Amino acid sequence: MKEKIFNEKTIKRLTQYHFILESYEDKGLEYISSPQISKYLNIDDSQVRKDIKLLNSDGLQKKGYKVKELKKNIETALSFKKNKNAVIIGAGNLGTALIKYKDLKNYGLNILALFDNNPLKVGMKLSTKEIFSMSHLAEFVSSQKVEIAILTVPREVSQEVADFVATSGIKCIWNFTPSVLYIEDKNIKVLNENLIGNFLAMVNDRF
Amino acid sequence: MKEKIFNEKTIKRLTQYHFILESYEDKGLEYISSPQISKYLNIDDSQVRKDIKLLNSDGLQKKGYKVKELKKNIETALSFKKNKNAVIIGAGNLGTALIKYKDLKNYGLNILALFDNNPLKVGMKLSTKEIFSMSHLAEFVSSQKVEIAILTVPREVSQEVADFVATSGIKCIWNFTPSVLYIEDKNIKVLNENLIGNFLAMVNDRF
DNA sequence: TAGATTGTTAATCGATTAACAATC
DNA sequence: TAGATTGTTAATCGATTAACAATC
Repeated sequence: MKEKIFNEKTIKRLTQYHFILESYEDKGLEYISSPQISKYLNIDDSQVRKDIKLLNSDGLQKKGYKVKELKKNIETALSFKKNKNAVIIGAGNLGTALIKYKDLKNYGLNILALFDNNPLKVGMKLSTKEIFSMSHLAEFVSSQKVEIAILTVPREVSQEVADFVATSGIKCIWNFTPSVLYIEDKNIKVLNENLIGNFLAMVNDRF
Repeated sequence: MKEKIFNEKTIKRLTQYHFILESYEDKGLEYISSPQISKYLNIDDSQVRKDIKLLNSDGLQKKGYKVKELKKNIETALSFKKNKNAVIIGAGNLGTALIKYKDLKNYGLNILALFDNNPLKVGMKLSTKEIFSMSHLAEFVSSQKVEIAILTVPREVSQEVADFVATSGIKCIWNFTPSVLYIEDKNIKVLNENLIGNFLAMVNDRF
């Protein structure tokens, strides 16, 4: 249970190496080199070798790294296989999309249910996952050992809903609304997914 | 048309300042200070002042910045109001969610249509937006002046689809699939939205 | 061998934070 | 005034890149 903790940037890069390795595996390639990986991500090849060394993976001179082995090492290091239980707060379009987004499951995100305050939605099922009333959240979190709340409510109510969610016993809040949440309790980790900022950064030098 | 170009990190922060300003406006507050903004984002308050100075916004001693004015200045600097035409490639769950995600429109993303190769989907409409066959992409891109392709296809085909999309005249590809795209044409900007990496970075020190 | 690659240290670069005078 | 804040420069920190010996 005492795994090595990597810094955030390293984790994000390792995840992308894993994506690349998956495509190499699909193509039936046995080896991959650090310059090859670095070209996908526009980073230096020495960065790639450093990151990989953190996993205690070894490469082979002239060949590079074994695709299957490196892929497995990343999976172990980032514990893809360890299930992390989550619920979605807000059964709108985005919540509905995420519940059906099977790729997340492969990386350890185990979404158990949705929560919504709309009485017309409560009791319905979305691809085997039930929609519950918000009033049952705390009970569900403790009985099902839920650690992550994925927030997909309208922007206007995101802070208010987050304040409520923060009292439920959750460990992390993954915020998909265009807002920056402020949570008093510093034991709760907040990830403000800034899709709009990423988008604006992409287009800023093009328009 | 010759706007100042900000670096990517600055743009992402300014976008989040805008989110915070929106909530201040909702609450009817007239002023906001740099330490207040910095607490939302766990950054230094001098960073906030520097970013704001880039916009040529001025603050007031003892009070901070005028909420409405600063908000407007960010909007102008990042050209939220300038429409950027886009299409979604892949009319699955995520594509469907994004087409209905109205917040994006407020920040200048103007999604015109969806494209999919499934004959059962082609011709259908999703909230006023038509689903076209992929074979019509290049024609649509040039006639409608589309500059952004949002990729929401299955991971297995993402590179192959991206290669095809790259020939259509598009300027940017916003990749939502768990893959890292490699596009030869360096005039095309690729944004690999790394949701899974962000998620793994959030939970890594908690599990 | 020649050439390509790893592993690793040193150098550089850029981003963030600290500090503080000026101001109201 | 005292206290809070801006604006800005200098210092620090950390991340990235350069360089190269060792290796196959």
